[in-house]
Amino acid sequence: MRLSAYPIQNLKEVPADAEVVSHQLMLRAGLIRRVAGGLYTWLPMGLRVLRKVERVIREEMNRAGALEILMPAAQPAELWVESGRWDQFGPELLRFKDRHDRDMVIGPTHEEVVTELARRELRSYRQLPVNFYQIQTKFRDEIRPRFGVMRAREFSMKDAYSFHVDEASLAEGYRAMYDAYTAIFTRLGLRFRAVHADSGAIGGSASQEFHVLADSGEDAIVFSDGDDYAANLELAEALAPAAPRAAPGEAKQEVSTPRARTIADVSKLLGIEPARLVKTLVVEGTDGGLVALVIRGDHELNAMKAQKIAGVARPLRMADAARITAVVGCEPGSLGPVGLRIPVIADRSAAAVADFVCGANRAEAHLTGVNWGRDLPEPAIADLRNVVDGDPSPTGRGRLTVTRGIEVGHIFQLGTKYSEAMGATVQNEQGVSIAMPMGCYGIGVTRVVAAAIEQNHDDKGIAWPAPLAPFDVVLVGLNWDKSARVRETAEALYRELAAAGIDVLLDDRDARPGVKFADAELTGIPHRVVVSDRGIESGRGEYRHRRASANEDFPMAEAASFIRARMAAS
RNA sequence: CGGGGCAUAGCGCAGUCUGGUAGCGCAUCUGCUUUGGGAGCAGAGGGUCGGGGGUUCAAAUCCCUCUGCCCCGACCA
Repeated sequence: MRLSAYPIQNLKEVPADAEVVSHQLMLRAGLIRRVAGGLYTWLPMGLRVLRKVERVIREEMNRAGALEILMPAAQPAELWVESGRWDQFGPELLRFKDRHDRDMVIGPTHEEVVTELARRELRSYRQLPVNFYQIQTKFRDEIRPRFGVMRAREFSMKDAYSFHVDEASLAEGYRAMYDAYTAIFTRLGLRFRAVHADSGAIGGSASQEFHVLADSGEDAIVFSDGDDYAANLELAEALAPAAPRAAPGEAKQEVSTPRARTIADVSKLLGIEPARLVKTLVVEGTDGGLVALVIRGDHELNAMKAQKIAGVARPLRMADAARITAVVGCEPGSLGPVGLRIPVIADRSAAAVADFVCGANRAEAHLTGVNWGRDLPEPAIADLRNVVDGDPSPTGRGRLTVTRGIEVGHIFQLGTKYSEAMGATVQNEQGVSIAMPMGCYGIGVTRVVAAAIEQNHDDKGIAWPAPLAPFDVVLVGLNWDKSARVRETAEALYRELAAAGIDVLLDDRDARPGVKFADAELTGIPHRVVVSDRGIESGRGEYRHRRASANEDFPMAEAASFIRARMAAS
């Protein structure tokens, strides 16, 4: 491609409404343009990147034996009624009526359609296992689209669905997808981790998320330095405290704590570290009552874990202050487990503290020297908290680290939820009709592009991993309009590289060198070659990798082989 | 959907408090000069000041209302 014939301009200034770097750089480097909230047009430069991601995904999916199909974005509501999701899905599902007044949806995902395909086409276990995938546009009417393409309403996703005769085959298919995903993100040159995830309401036995590691990531992920334990924060557990609780050493005592409501206030006032404090969170229960959850002062409640506990309302709802005052008789800031008349569930580490400090259930007062079993009944014990850096791994080997990630892939063992609801059955070897266990496997294709930028940029712009770059090489001709030698040399090299199958961008604009260099860096093309009068006179070309800080020169006569060698080396 | 902020040229912003016929930088167009790190000079084009309503002799500016966008909280690739 020639830049002189390319109409999209790079932006010198950062658009005001873009918050995260990937969004800013995608706008500045002309990869995307916003059409409306959460809706984007992909410009030529951006689309090239998207296509490169897709190509790697296709190759690895095909290698894993998956079969590519293409399902419609618009889907009839009947399928969603059949699966039960017409009612389960919230406003995120975009619904509309066609001209015949039939209910329709724009697919946020394709379990229904693919299961409908499977029940028509698959009759015998001999046709199994099978994995259908597509790369297609999804629509989710997100409450708050943000971060550009990272959380858009319309986005491109690779979704795959596998069908099996039994759970063992499903586990095998799942494993194959795990391997395929690992190959895909490795080939794309991204630093990533697979972590165990909550399989949530969808059910099924296993689920893992693939995260691109980036400090700006929205998700917290946890891994161990002692083995390969890795999970997202929602699911991650720490090893339960093993040592028996210390014997009570102090007498229970009420102390005045005026104006101290938060853990930090109380800790500072009493000179006691937050780990010896206990905080009491009151949530709504399933029977319309309230439940008290007790965790250590230095820990945070994990909503996903809490709402799994019998008697706790799902989804988790914090009781409002008025309700707490009515039932307990004090403000939320003064709550403590002593003398509470609602069920008390303590986190494992909160239950392991002796001589702790807690609210007195009276305004401006706390209790010190409190001990489970002596001053109040032993609590029910559960895992209620988020793990923190340094917690022991649940496997007993190593310590946990919490880090940030961007979720770009998710693999699931779905089980028979959809195949049962929709009657997708086959006859097994015994001639018995069984609902097919299913797996589903997604990659956010457009999100991969944004995540790659989050992970690979500097103050000058994007620094694409080679497999994602829109072009492999940018040829920068200096003094283009004046120097016939530069034009001839650059054009010849351009044709030679293009003929060799290299994606090469020719900067043949009549622009000053600074402009061309700045644009090359912003766009993030890995290899840059400068053609100038100065170089031509000495028979040398000038080369620089996007991540390098110095130039390198090479004999112009061997330009093509030199560039190919540099490409192979990076 | 709750809380906060913003809306003025393609982009970034000033002007709004204190009403008086719309401005700066970048980008664009023309000419000349310049050409190894986002050039200089001279000139030019480009605006229903987000929409609607109101107050006023007069509204970007004051009032009401609607819409859109961004940020912070519950969903997900």
